[in-house]
Amino acid sequence: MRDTAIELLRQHGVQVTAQRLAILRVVAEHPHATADELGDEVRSQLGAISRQSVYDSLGMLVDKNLVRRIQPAGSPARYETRVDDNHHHLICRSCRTMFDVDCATGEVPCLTASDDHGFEVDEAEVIYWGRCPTCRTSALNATAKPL
Amino acid sequence: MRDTAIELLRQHGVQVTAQRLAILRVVAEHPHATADELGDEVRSQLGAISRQSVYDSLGMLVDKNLVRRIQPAGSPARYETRVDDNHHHLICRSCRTMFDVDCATGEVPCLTASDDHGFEVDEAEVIYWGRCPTCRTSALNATAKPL
DNA sequence: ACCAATATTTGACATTGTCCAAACCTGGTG
DNA sequence: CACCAGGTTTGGACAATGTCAAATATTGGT
Repeated sequence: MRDTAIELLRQHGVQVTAQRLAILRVVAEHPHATADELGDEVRSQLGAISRQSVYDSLGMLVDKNLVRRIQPAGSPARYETRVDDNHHHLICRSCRTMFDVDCATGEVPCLTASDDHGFEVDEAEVIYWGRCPTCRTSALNATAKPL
Repeated sequence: MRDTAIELLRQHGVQVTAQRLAILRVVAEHPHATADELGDEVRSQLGAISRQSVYDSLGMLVDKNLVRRIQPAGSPARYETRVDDNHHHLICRSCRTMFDVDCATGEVPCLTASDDHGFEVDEAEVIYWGRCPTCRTSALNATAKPL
């Protein structure tokens, strides 16, 4: 796994550094984590990494299509290693928990706009918004307000 | 139009203020504008409005479902008055221009997740990402870099 | 071991949005 | 019409997320 990560970076023509390997690893270990969470996790493993390096590494990985960035409304950007499989996301409006949802049609893009205005469309991003089981029940019990 | 806006606010049980009317008006006049752009526009019409009032008014209007908030990745939130018609958006990766796209199926939500994880899903948000005609041609001519 | 290119760090800064308390309006009542 | 309670607006500070730029350090090839 370590070796393949090194290979992966070499194949994409970028230098191999401890920071990049660590970021790649923690993104795989913690799907849907934010940049700050990933930085904290790397820090607990490596000892230190600058915030800028977290952003630089993630940016490079996203550019090379080794990592996918998701930016749901009202959340900082989140990252995952599931790439090129065209899956979607299901997010709770209350607690922002995020689940992967496989694409029903399986093609990329899995939907076509009814009128593409001359665009060259490369992705149809789908986010299902709702309320997770936990928040549904706690809302009923405690009359909690939506977020 | 002015009167109906006043009616609209009254019907929703909120006070009618110059700021709210102005925000409602400029959102209708400038679909897909950001909070700051809307604030500037109101300022040029009313003379002044605080940033906080722009956010408060927009927040209230979104809560009352009189205005819809869209938060695409890499952009500040944008607002529009087309509400409850379940349309989607087509956004250019280069210039962030946004177009409305009618929903192909017409139902709300217009898609169902393949596995809803027990969620109560109320919306399927769809964003088509691509490159608009202008950016496509200028990219060819000028070897412009993507954003 | 050395060197040029690339990465990382550090600190400042930009943008978007929120919190709070004081001043101000709105709309209902006497 | 004047008054008042409660909702609104304002101004200033602050928080979170992300970016820029210059100095330093590391990588990988020779």
